[in-house]
Amino acid sequence: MYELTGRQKTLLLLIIRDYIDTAQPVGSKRLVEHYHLELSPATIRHEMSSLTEMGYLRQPHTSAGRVPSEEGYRYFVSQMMHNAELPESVQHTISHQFHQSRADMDEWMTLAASVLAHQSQGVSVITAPHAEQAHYKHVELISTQGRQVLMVLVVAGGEVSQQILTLAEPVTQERLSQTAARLNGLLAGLAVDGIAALPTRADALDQDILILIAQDMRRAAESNSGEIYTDGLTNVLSEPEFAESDDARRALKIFEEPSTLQDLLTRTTINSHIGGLQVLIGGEGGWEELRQCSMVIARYGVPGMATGTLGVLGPMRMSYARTIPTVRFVAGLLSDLVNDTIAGK
Amino acid sequence: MYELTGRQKTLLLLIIRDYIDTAQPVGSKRLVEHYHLELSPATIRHEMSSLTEMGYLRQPHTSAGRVPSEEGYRYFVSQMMHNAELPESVQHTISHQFHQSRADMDEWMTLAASVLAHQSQGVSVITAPHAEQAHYKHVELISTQGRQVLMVLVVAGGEVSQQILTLAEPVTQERLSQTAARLNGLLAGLAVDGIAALPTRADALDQDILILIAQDMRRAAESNSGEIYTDGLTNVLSEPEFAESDDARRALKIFEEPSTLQDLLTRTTINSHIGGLQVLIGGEGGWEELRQCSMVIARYGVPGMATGTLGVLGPMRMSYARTIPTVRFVAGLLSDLVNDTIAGK
DNA sequence: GAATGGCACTCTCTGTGTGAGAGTGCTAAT
DNA sequence: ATTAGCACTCTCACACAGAGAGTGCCATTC
Repeated sequence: MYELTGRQKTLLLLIIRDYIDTAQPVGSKRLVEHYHLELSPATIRHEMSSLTEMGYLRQPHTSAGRVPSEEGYRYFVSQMMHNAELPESVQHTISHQFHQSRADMDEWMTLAASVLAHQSQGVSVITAPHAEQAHYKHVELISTQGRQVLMVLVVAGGEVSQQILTLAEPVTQERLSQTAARLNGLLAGLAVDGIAALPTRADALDQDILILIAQDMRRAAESNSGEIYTDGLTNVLSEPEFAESDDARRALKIFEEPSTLQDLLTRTTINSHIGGLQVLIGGEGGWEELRQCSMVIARYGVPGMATGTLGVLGPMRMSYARTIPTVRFVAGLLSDLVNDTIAGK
Repeated sequence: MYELTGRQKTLLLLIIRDYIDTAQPVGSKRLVEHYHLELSPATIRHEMSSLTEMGYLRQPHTSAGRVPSEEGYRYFVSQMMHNAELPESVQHTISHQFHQSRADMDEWMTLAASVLAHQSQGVSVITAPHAEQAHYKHVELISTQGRQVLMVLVVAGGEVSQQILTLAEPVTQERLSQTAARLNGLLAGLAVDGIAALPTRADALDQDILILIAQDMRRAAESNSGEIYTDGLTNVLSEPEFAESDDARRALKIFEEPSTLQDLLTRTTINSHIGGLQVLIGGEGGWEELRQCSMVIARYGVPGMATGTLGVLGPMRMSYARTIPTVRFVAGLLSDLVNDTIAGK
C-alpha cells in the first residue's frame, strides 16, 4: 500500500464517492467544478495520474475520466469501516420493526433479510443461526392420522425440525407420548455422537425413533449451517452496469443455488469472528461470477453456541457508506436476539 | 373466435411453434422452406394476411414476419391442453426424486419448485397446502430456558407453526406439559371460532396460551394460503425479449413480494377446481407488470381439506408444450402426497 | 518546486446516410 | 384457387464525420 498525501486522499475519496453516485467515469474538470476545489484541472490531472500509477484508479479508455480500481475501493472501505454508524433514527426504525414482529426465528430472519436489502439496495443473504455442536433438547411425537406421525425435534439453541414419519403399523397417541417421554429423559443434553453410542433399546418403537433422531441431528450438523434467507434479488438488476451484459444473471444464479451460496459463505467466513466485518471486493476469493460485485459479510450469534452469517451483495460500485453500517447494525441486532433466545434473559 | 380452415390451423400452429423456438418473426419464405410446404410463399402470405386480420397474428412492423398475438397463443394453448402428457421417462425421473426425498412437506415444496423451474425453464411458484377451515389438532409447550417457551401448534392437515414465547415468570416443564395436556383435551377438533367462544379458563397460564393459540390460528387463516416457494427466478432473465428493457425486473419484483404474489395467485385461482389448469396469457387479469408474460397455474390438494396453488411464469413465448404437461403432472403428484398425508394411507 | 494555462491528441458518442436484405401486398396470369 | 412478378416499406449493419470530453505534456508563472 502506497503512502498518499492528504490531498491525494481527499481526491481519491471524492472520486469514489462521485462514481458511486453517478456510475460515470469522473474527470478532472467535473471534479473541480462540482466540489469547488481551489485548484485547476491540470493540477487535479497530475494527482489523478499519480493515483492511477499507484493502482487506485483506472481509465476505461485513454480519454475517459477515471474509475476506482478494486484497490481504490479497498482503500475507500478501509477508511469507512471504523467510525461508520447508522443514523439513530434508522436504528430505531429497524429495532422497532423487530420488536413488533412475532418472536420467531423464521420471522426474524425474513425481516432481517428485508431490512438489509432495502437499506443497502443490494441482495441480502442470511443463514439461520446454527449450533456448531448440536445438543439434544426435546422430542415430540404427534399422531396425525393412521400410521402417520409428526416428529418435532428441538435441539439446544432453538433450532426446530419437523418430519412426518410413516410407521409400520398404527400407534396410539398415548404410546407415542410415552416413547417421547422416555427418550427425552434418556437423551437430554446429549450430542449426536453420544446418541449413536447408546446401547440398543428394548422397545422397538423407541429404537426406531432414536435412530431417526440421530439421523436428523447428523443431517442438520452436516448441512453446515441453517436455512438460507435472501431478499432484494431484483435490486441488483436495476444497476446500470448490469443493464446490458448478463453478468447480473450469472451472479444471481449463485444466489439461487443454496448449496453454492452456502459454500461461498462458509468458505469466506470460516476464520472471521463475531462482529468482525468482511468486505470482499470484486469477487475476492476466487468467485469468477462475482467479479463485478462486492459483498459485505458478517457473522452473528453467540460463539460456541449458535452462529450464522449475513451479508449483502451489490455491484462493486455499491454504497459502502450505507451498506457497511447496516450490516454491522443488523448483525448486532441478531446477535442480541440469538443471545436472548439461548439465555432466556 | 373465428372459424379456421384446416390449412390456416396448421399454418398458425407452425408459426407459433417456430416463433417459440427462435424468438424471430417468421416470414412466408422461411415457412415454406423450413417445413417443406407444397405451396408457394405467395399463398402463405395470403393466408397469413387472413390470420392477421382475424387477430391471431401481428406484425412488429410493416415489413417483418409475423408474430403470434395473444389471441394466437390462446388458440394454440387450447389445442395443447387436452392430450398433452409428459413423456413417461420424465414422469419416472420426477416421481423418483420425490420418493427419494425426505417425507416432509417443506422438502416436497422445495423439490416441486425446483422441478417445475427446470422442466419449464421458467419461474416456478408454489404455495404450501392450506386448510380452508383450520381445525385444532395439538399443541406442545417446551421450555427452552428461563421464561422462554417454544410453542408448537399443529392443525389438521399437517400444518405446523412454531413460536417462541416469553412468559412473565419462569414455569417448569412439568407445568407446561400439564397445560398442554389440558388444552389438547379441551380444544381437540375445534375451529378458530369455537376456540374464541370458550369461557375464560380458571388457570392464568392456560388462558394465556389459549389466546395465543387462537391468535395463531386466525393469523394462519388470514394469510389466505401457506408459505410460498419459488425457484428459477433467473431463468426468465436469459430470454432474449427481456435482455434490453427492464420488463423482466418489474415482473420479478412481483415474485419477490410475497403478499403481491399471494394476491395474484388467490385472485386468479379463486374459482378453479383441483386439477383444472389455467393459462393466463399476456398478464390476463389486470397485471400490468406481466403484460409480456404468461402463467400456467393449477390448484392441487384435497378439496375441502387442504389445497394449494402452483404455477409457472414465463415469457408469453414460453414452451407451453412442455410447461403445461409438467404443471399438470406435478399438481397431480402433490395432490397425491397431500392426500397420503391427510389420509395416512 | 508546486501550480497553472495552453495545446495537441485520443477516444467515445451521436447522428446521418447508404445499401443490402427480408418481407409484404397487390395485380395479372395460369 | 394458386402463383409469379414487382414495387414498396422497413430494419439492420456499416461507414463516416463532427462534437465533446478528457488526457498528457510542456512551457510558464508565482
